[in-house]
Amino acid sequence: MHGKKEQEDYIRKGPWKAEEDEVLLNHVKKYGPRDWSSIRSKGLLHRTGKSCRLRWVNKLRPNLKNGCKFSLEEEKVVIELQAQFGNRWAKIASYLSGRTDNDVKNFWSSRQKRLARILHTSATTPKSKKNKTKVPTFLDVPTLEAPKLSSSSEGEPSSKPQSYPLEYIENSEVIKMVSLPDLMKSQIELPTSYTSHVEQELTPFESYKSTEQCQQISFPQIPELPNHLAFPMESQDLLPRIDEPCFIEDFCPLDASEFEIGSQHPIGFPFFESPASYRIGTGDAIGNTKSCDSFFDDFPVDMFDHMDPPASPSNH
DNA sequence: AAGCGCATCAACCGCGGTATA
DNA sequence: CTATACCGCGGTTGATGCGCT
Repeated sequence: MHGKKEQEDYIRKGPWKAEEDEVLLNHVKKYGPRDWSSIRSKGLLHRTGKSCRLRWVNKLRPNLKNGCKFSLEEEKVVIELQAQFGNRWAKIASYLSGRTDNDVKNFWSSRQKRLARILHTSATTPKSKKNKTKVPTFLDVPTLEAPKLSSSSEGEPSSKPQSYPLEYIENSEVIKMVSLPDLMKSQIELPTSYTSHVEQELTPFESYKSTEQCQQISFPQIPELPNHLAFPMESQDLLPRIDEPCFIEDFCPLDASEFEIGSQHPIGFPFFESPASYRIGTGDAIGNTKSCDSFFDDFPVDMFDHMDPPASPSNH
């Protein structure tokens, strides 16, 4: 009796097993992604409702780009939206197909750490002989401390605005940094879907592109933000001349070989990653390279029954 | 080969908002 | 109206993998 009660009260934590995933998937299949706490009360799993929901949202939900690195486009979107919304990761994630708030949060956190480390390195070791990645020495950066991860309310960027141009020295040469909006206007041709419509309100990304999902990422219409809003210090820090090789090495988590100067995009960035570069990693499958198409094949067809039909801009 | 540091990811915790009894 | 349960979000942490020395 007592033992049974204890067993019922037992709450499992830590990594999820495949069997648990299966139970959770069955629940969602039957009842939809809700009633999380009933999973435990029914004795299906010794997990809290919270834990179940998190597992579903972050790993089991269909259309997730698990294991896919953030593309440069996605990175750009995150930077812009973070500047606008602050650390409202769920909101930011809603603008990115297949990304969860956790993904965005982790991505941003890594980015901030990387930045902090670079800034710290540049502050403490002015001239490193054996630097694999060239680190710019900032002259005009007001603060070298790591940007803080702070919450901020809507419309309030988490850091103060920074005036441009910034300057730093590289190879005894003073290099000016311009704001990304200016840079984008002057140098980068964005995909049509990114720039063709400007709306007052941002609309969350809701277009599930099924088979094309991992090959082509469509972006919400992002209005041009005023300079003082668009790129606060923590974002602006990441904006040295993006056509510099060191920028690519330092800030772009992409294989440098993918950059082909002179391709359809003036700066040569790969706006769309090749499908082969997507690594789907869930549980035992971590490390396997699969196309996203085959990823969807793993889901039972009726799994999508409980989901709202996607709003596709192409289907009117 | 071992040790170390760093990056990434998955999951937990705490808090606040909302729904319901 | 209030108490409680549930849900969702953001912050944090621990595990793991990888590259470098």
